[in-house]
Amino acid sequence: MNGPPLKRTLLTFYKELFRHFGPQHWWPAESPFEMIAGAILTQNTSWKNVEKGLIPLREGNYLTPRRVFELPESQLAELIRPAGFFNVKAKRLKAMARFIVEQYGGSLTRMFSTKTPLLREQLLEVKGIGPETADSILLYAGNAPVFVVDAYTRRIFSRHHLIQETDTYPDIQRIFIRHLPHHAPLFNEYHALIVQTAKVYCKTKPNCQACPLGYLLELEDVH
DNA sequence: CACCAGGCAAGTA
DNA sequence: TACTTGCATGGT
Repeated sequence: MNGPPLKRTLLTFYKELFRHFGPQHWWPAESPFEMIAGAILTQNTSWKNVEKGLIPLREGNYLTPRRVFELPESQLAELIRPAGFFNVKAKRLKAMARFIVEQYGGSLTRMFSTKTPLLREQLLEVKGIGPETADSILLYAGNAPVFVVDAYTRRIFSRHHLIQETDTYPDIQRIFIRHLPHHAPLFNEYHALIVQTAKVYCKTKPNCQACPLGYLLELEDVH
């Protein structure tokens, strides 16, 4: 009935995925603020389209909190158009830039010197920053040991019966944080590997045969 | 043609 | 509290 302890299982999953895929080099951004912009643009959007929205921002040298804060919303929306949801995302980018400028004088160094739990609460107050975006920013731009939960994490780990379908975001996050070493590079790589795994093996039709975790799924299903 | 993508906020009951 | 819906482009 009970498999090996969760602590070991979660590390086994990580090792298998890393062995199969290798390092993912997340987050692909040239600066912390570009990473933050990407985190907003990628909400329910493929990374391919996010890149297309980031290019005009990069080429126009708009990727600082102050520049985005000062950019008219309609103009910002046009620049990021290929990323989809461009009107809401323009609002969200502006809200985030405004937060950084007004609360931290436009300095991400100062922002990330704030204690992680407090900064997380502050980020969640910003319209357009939800749990996943906040945690992505903390982990990938702030290098804080925070585990990012997404739809793929749910899909994969519930399939393996390691979490419940009804588990909420904080439930799932607690499970990972409680059972893994609090090490930012590990959390960084783990989340990236989960996304990569889902992209390749869990699309419309799951391919558990070819998945590096496929054999683990069979073991779990034996109960 | 349908369906999905590295979510979130606002509205409804 | 627990669902639902709008947001929008681009790839498969």
